[in-house]
Amino acid sequence: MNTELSSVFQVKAKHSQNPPVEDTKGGALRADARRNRERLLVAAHAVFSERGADASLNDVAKRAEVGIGTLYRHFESREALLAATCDEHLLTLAKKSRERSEALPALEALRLFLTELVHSAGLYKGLAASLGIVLKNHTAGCDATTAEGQRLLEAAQREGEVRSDIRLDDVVCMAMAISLAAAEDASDPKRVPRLTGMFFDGLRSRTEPRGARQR
Amino acid sequence: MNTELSSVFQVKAKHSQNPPVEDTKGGALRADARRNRERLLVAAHAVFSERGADASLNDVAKRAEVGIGTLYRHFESREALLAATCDEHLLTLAKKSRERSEALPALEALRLFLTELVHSAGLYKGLAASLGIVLKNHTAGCDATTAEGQRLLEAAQREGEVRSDIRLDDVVCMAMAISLAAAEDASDPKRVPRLTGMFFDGLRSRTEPRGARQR
DNA sequence: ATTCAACCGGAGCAACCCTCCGTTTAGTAA
DNA sequence: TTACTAAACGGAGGGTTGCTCCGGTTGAAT
Repeated sequence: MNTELSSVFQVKAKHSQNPPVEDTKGGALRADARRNRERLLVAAHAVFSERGADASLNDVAKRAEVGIGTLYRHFESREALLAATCDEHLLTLAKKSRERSEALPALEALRLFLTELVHSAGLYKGLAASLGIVLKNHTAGCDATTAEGQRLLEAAQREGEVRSDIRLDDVVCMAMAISLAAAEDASDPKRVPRLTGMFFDGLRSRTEPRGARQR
Repeated sequence: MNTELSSVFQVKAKHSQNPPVEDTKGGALRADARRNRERLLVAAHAVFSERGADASLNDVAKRAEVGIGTLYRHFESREALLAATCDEHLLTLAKKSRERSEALPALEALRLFLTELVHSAGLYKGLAASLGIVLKNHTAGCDATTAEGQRLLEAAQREGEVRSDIRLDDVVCMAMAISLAAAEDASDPKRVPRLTGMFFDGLRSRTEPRGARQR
């Protein structure tokens, strides 16, 4: 029936059986389980790449040569699968950001972070729409990028470069919007940088930053 | 199969039969057709209100006590139905905006327009995700709000208050993002005004507006 | 070798979308 | 009134997808 929920954002509360599977955590998986999990990730990446983030999960299972039940046992929702599939990507995103941020002004580091987040949202067609939920899965990559984003945001705020009332969610929301817009109309290649710049300016404090020097 | 398309934004290219039905245009409809169309609109509003914008269209037809075929004959897609359902709302939105804009600075008028657009995107749960497509349906209301938005945007740009490279689509995209974010996490009631303010600041020129007086 | 918890697989049910086409009806002309 | 036809109706049905359930299989520990 499903009389409520429907927004792109909502997390569906389903699944009740199935022993936890440990998944993300240590190597407590049986050999066959681990093998299947890996096949699923590879297949998911392939299918999502060519059909978009809302491709049929049956297709993913088929491509992995695994039963659909196995898929759902390992990943309790499409978003969880997406998160796992993007995990590596997000992990390196966070790492790279952390590295370069040492030699960069806080504001610039944050801008680059946003830019890459936008880019990541376009990894699979249609991924942008669920980026918010995906990032909330506590995967290594998701947690890392979330933490990194939070760190950069706070740094920029501490320096007075960014409004103090902004939350990380707001930044993610911006990334989603930009990526969504880009997907809507790919005919204008300058749209992404334009929107990125525009939204980013919205973040900035309207008062002088701590270090003076404002346009 | 459907090997491509999937983004929330994409318009599905379907339907080929069915005489045009005139729908939007003058009273060329047969009496029973007009009656059914009206019932469908009422039913759609009810169903969308309680189940969200992605409720089952079968339910809509059922509630209207009409065959599903009749629904599709009158509205060739979910978005078309949504557009028709919101038509009145959008029409008065445009009209009110036009009226009050005469006594307001261009920038302020645009800000109010954006605020109301955000609000409209929340009319039905999940509507925000398709607001972009919906507005592209050439309904009286959609055309009116689009025109009004364009008018306000250009006015603000002419006065040098808003970046000249912004397009109306960008503004709509902002509205979607904000409304989406609001739906994601309703626990923070100040989020909408915060995001609106933030995004709106992004629109603004960084150079002095024509009439001097900045900030 | 035995045992059993963990794991697998896919049949199957429930929804949904959208089309197709036989039937009904509104409106009109005779 | 009647007869006629284009317009409109309705819903069965084919095609997808999501997700669950449970009988069977297997890894690995003893």
